[in-house]
Amino acid sequence: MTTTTAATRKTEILRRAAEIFCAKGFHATSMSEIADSVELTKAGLYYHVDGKEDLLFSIVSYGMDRLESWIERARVLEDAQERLRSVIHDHAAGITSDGTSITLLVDAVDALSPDHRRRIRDRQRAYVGFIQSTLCELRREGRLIDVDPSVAAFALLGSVMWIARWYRRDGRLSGEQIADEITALGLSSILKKEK
Amino acid sequence: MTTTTAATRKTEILRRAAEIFCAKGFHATSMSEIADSVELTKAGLYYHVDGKEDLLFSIVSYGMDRLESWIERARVLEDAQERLRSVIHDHAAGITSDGTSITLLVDAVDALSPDHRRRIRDRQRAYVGFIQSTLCELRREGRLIDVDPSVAAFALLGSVMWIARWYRRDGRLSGEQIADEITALGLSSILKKEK
DNA sequence: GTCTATAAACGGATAGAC
DNA sequence: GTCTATCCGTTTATAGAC
Repeated sequence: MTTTTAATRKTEILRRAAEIFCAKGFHATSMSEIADSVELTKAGLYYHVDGKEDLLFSIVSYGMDRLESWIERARVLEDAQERLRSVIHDHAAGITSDGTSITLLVDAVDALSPDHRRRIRDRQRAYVGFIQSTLCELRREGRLIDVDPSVAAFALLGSVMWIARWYRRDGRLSGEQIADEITALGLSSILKKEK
Repeated sequence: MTTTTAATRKTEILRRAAEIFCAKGFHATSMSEIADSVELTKAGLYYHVDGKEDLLFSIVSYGMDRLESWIERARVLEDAQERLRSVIHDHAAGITSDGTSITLLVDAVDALSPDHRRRIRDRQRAYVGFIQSTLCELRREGRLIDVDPSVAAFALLGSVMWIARWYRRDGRLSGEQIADEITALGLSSILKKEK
């Protein structure tokens, strides 16, 4: 029971910290603010976490876990186009349902220690690599327009990642609708026209 | 002659500050670092600038000047598709030739004072509005695929803005090549297929 | 215009009581 | 587990000499 309480306490801290880091930026956020948001003093917070950088590393590691879970879901699909559709859609929908850890994965990696930064960057490269190799497979099948697969992968990623910058939960379109539109636009951008 | 020297000095400070803000983040950069990079003491630097926030505001205002100059170049074109092509291409090429002020426009607006932030956000909204209204014009002409123009505008912007995150000056492709590819992908994503 | 020196506040982090 | 109190480095910014 004690462990359960401790586990949820830690999770709550990570969740709140992610929100504040995301809203104000990592360096602009103080440990006192995070402590306040979970109704602890600064010293009380330090009982639960090793430090500010440790807090960030936990958050972005969780963000990478999410990205990789979407790759795993896509990997089992036989058709390259469907793999791409799956991962883009899950990524887009994942940002609208909770964009904090994914956004920090982009905005705050520079604040990590060299060792932690390298470990995250390696996982990020593998993620981009999955999309690139899927595009290469589409090209071998003659379904890709005449475009550099590497640039196309970054263009797709940019349109998806950018969602975190403009999406509002109280907006006109639901997260699912936005994910569908972004996925359709992404596929439309790279595929040869059907006759 | 004195004024000329002062003007270029200020410009040099803004240029260096933009580079360091961009590389390390606004809050992670100290005024001492900026002073060092232009071979001044901290106190010497304060003779030229009013403060750190003032420095950032000057930089992002210049970034908006650049964005708006590309709108002005596009505005004179009669064909909506060509207007879109022009602004996307100029924006993409502008990031590869110097992405610092544009990147800070995205990453550091939150660090501005409320008044300065509002002024920048207003100009940003007008920029997005130009792209959205161009897409609406394409839709009226029946050339747009079935997609929400607002989402499409953000998807285009995301793929362009993201360039700053992966472009390397010593990379395989030139800035101009990347701008061409990103523009082609962007137009391909939103336009109805030709027969 | 540029310097040395310093003010004043804030940051992350820890000691030790309870 | 959580607190009060505190250490100590760093930060933005300024005063005043040259």
